Amino acid sequence: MTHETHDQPSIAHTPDPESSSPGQGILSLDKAQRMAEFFGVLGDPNRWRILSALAMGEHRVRDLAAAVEMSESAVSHQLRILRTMRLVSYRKRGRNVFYCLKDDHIFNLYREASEHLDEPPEMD
Amino acid sequence: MTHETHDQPSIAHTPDPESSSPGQGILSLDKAQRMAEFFGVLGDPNRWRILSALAMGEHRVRDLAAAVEMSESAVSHQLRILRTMRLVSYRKRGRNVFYCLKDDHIFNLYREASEHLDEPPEMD
DNA sequence: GCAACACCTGAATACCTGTTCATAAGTTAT
DNA sequence: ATAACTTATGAACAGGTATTCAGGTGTTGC
Repeated sequence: MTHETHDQPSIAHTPDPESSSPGQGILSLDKAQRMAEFFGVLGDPNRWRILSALAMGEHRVRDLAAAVEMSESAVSHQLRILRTMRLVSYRKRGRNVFYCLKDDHIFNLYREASEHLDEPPEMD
Repeated sequence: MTHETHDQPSIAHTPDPESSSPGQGILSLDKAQRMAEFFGVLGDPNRWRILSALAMGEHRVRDLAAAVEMSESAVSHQLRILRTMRLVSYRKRGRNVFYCLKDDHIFNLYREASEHLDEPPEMD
């Protein structure tokens, strides 16, 4: 085992009591599943375009669709997914529905990913 | 206190010169695509289990496979994807190949997602 | 050399995902 | 009430993805 005696508060730790794994520090199937579901939602370019539009302020579904150049139906489907993951919230006003980003987590995730992607190729 | 009409280097801004969009601040198709590709890699539970194993220190492919209870072939395929996204690096030692996490971005992403997922249901 | 070992790769298959299309539900205006 | 409008939803289809299986490369040890 070549791991230092340092207590890093991260993945290697399993605070979940429900872990059914060997208990080595590997993510439980359940936690891994939830992680994957969450990041999977961010694994679609159109959802990022929708989120980036909402980052500018709240939008109606219709305007959103126009902005990202998608059908309203497709946008509505995607918004449902984003709602499920609590990435967006909405308020109804008459026959319109205004969506907006729910919290700042998405900003941090964007920034972190962006930094990673902007790193030099570091030729192999 | 989040953001107003300030120049925040975030989603709403498009520093990419190649943007073919209306220029409203929506992510360019290219940037959105790269974001999606990156997060898509994190959209698989088994890859998270591999990453969490590597968070404990470097592992051979074989041991990794045993740890996450996958076939060596499947793990090798996944490692290739993780390598492509520069999430892991490796060193060859004889007939063994030791993999480890490349940088700390994955830790921050994990933490951010975990915080988000741990937020209260906030009943609608 | 030859066999065992560790890892990688390509093709095939089963599964999941996102869009479109048609339709329904709810709201506003005439 | 009827028509126009905005959004939501379900089924179906196309495209993408992860695994398995079979085979390949390179290394260690007899």
